[in-house]
Amino acid sequence: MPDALIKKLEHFVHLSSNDKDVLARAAAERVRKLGAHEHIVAEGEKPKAINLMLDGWACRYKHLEDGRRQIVGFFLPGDLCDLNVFILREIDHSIASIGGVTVAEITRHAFETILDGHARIAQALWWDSLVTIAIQREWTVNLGQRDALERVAHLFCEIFLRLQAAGLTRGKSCHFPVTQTELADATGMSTVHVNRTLQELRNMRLINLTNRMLTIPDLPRLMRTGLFNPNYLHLEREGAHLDANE
Amino acid sequence: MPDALIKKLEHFVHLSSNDKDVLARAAAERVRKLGAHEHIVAEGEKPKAINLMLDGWACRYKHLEDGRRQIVGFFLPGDLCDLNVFILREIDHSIASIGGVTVAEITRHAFETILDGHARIAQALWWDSLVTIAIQREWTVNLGQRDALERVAHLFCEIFLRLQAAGLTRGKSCHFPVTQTELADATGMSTVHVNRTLQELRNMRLINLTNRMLTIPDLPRLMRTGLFNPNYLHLEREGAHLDANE
DNA sequence: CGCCGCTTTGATGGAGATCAACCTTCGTGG
DNA sequence: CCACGAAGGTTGATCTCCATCAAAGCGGCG
Repeated sequence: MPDALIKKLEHFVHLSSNDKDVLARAAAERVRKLGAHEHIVAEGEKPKAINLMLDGWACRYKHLEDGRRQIVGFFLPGDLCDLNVFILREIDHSIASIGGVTVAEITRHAFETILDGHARIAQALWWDSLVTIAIQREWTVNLGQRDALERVAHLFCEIFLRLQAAGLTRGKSCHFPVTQTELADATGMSTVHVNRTLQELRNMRLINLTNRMLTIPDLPRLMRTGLFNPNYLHLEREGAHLDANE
Repeated sequence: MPDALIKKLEHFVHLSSNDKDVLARAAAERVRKLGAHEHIVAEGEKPKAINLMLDGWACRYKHLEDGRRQIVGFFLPGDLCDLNVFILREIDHSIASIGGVTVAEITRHAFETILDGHARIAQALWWDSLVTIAIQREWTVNLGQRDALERVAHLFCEIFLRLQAAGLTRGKSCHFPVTQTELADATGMSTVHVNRTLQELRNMRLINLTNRMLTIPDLPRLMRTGLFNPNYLHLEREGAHLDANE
């Protein structure tokens, strides 16, 4: 079931079949299905369990008091929400589904058991959270320095590569269920300008986006347009020295 | 020596005197002094040691290929750089001193010994890194949603509260060694507009900034101006149930 | 003194916000 | 089966915040 997670982690280190079993069992304990635009985690809550995305997309966001909203990250299948978060008394942001989603809840206890008993998984999960942090930094750069066209291009590159790492692309295409309003909240732009920027990207033959399906005919070119450097995703098997030998 | 770190961590949990000794010894092992604008960590390097800021400020930043620079965070005394980072093969950003700094290097081994042998310290350090991540998210919000005035106001609030938590403020004032150029790189604004925004904040009697000294006459009002909500700093002793009883 | 890093000021231009419609698609119920 | 409404997408006109360009103050220090 947690194929996307396993596939992603194997960009860091090869897991043993036992490792994979352990993850599969943890992800099967308690599975929830949610509709579109439901809260997975709400600001102010006490952390309860770790959520693993099995299917569908979600986003993490924060509201300002006057209603402005910033999406600060997307959760794709295989992504985990906030490993260590039990330490905090109160969550400072919200996580909501975008379309319908399937989520596995992993209890604190189950999670700690895995970390204690399976060093290779533990390392892989720490790697994953370091990458999550690096992504957050890159979003900061994206909003601070890139103009509209670069910003949207960069976001497409990031998401495509992350989906690819999780085995969720087909050739040059992938599912892309995000509305223009949500893109606006993620890029700090107005919906109107997101719309115009998408048109520009289409006119430049950099993307094809229709019916929630994204196609990137020439990824290297899109990467150049967005000044995208994939190093922060750390997908080059940086944990290879820890590989399971089977 | 690592008073700022200890003081900060005690906003989460009260440490025992033994805990404090352990931290003090780790921070005294290898101490480096650097001048202004020197690299503490450079992009592309292999992670070597964990750096603890003892004195002075630093910043984490990323460059785009065309030279644009975004500062994605400030390091203040008591701050640690990237706990778990040994897992990665290559650092994806740079860290540079702002003025002169004193830094303690903590080896991977020394660090892991502490984590294994001192659960309370380990929890406090995880808390600290969760807060660091929350700060990164808030920077994303800041750049995505707030206008120039709000953005600078928000940054001042954040830094003042972080310094206060580390015991580095005096009444309503604190040291503030950041140039307007660096403020521009941190807020994604031009230096010219930073300058004008500072003037506006001064005219509104919200700040007083001269000779690298910042005074905030009415912090609650500055917080309102910057739509600042301190919850993401998690300073409310959220680990009190783990306090040392002495 | 004279230079360098930093700050300040004025003038101009542009990227993107805002406002206000209108259109398309699709699910729902009469 | 079509009417209707809601959600998402598109377009045009206008405005504004902030970038950019250019130059001038201003300490501080070798």
